[in-house]
Amino acid sequence: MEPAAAPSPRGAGPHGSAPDAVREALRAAISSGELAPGLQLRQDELAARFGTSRIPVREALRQLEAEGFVTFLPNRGAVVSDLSIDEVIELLEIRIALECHALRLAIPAMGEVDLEAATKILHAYDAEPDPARWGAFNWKFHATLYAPCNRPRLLAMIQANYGHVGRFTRALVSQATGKERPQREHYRLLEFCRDGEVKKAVRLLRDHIEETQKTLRSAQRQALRDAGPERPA
Amino acid sequence: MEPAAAPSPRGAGPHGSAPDAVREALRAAISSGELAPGLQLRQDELAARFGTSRIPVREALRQLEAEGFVTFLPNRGAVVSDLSIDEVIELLEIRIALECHALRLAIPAMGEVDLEAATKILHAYDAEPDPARWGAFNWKFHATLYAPCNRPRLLAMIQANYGHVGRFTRALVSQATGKERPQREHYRLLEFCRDGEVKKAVRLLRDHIEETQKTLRSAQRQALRDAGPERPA
DNA sequence: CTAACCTAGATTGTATAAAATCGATTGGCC
DNA sequence: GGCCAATCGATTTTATACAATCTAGGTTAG
Repeated sequence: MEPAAAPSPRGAGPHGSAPDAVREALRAAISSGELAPGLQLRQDELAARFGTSRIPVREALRQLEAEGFVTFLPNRGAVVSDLSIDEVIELLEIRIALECHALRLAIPAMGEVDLEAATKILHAYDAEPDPARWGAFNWKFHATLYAPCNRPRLLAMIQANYGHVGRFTRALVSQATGKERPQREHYRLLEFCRDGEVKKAVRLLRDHIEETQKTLRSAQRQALRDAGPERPA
Repeated sequence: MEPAAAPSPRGAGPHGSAPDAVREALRAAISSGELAPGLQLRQDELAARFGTSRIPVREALRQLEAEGFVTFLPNRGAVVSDLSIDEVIELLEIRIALECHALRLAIPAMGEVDLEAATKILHAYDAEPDPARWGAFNWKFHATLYAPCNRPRLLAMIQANYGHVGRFTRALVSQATGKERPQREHYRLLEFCRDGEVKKAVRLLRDHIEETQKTLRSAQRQALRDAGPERPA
């Protein structure tokens, strides 16, 4: 991605104030995996990158710290947060609780417009060959399903959860699972929504997310198997 | 209010770095209701209060913004966040999802030590006459129940939820509901946990939280009734 | 040849100070 | 007397500069 923003002679960036712009850009870069976990974020460099002083950068980093995207080491600055596999699995467990709840509330409130929008997203998903973009379609589909529940805070929490989990699951899931099976489940899920089958839809959604957990767990075992022989004692 | 903290000649405060200390103190003051919603937090005042410059204050405020405790108005600084009653009810709905999940996981993992700790808290709760401190006991009891689930991120989310909701429900619930009924439910909940009655415990917990929602809704109706006549047209 | 120490460089954390912005008050005008 | 406009004041926002801390490389003693 183009590293340098426009010089931006005076505030009034596309997002408003300077720290907000830095925060949005960094969050996007971290969520997408462009900035690897453990990477240290040097303030001078970011300040130069965005054409501001270090103070807006520091404020943006503090916000991202509160959101869990970066970690401040004492007197060593900020690094991109790293999560253990166990933590990611826990976040997926939380996702199950939040999204099943959202879906339960959303289904009775869905209209034909919502179902049609979701269908279009699935068709676009089908037509996308680049695995790097599957994550975005997956998010858009799920977000469209939950939106009718009309719970702003809940939807915000779900979105934050995606931002945290995505960068660890994206690569793994696309190559381990492919898109055939998730898509089949997506279409079934949509059918259940159309028919008002709340219980079946929720159960399918839970299984759908648990599948990701299983993929992670087997990847973990595989990693242990690969690394084990290298460290005998 | 004691205006000045100790001069604190050089860093090394009790919490570590300067922004952390400011953040903790402000969060506690906001959660406890000491700082009312809508109050604007002037940076130089806080800087003087904590004996630092305004930069650590700004960083602390930005973290609190990300946590949802303060809101930045463009070029007007930070104010203590205000939540509508609908938002608080939504947060309580989320609380139901998170805590029922935590409880379900915690009950099978509970030992005698956990049950005894919870019992002691309830007894101390019984002996406490000051309604201002009931909230703390309530939190300690629930936290003790959920702790055995061994899910750090989930517990952190539950705690954050308490921090947000508490300041709006504390006063209302203590005077509307008293502590007799909640305590009765607490003891029953504890019994269900001891007996491993997961389903019954979860249902009771849900009802317990929904009771708070109902109290809020009736308070809302009451407020509308009181304010209505004043604004005929 | 190894290991510990010490110096140099770089990076973060904080304070001070200037620039931009917004709200309020006061003066003028209709 | 009421309303609009411009200036004043206060506050946030950002930039510059300094002090403290940590990492890395080289040097010297063992």
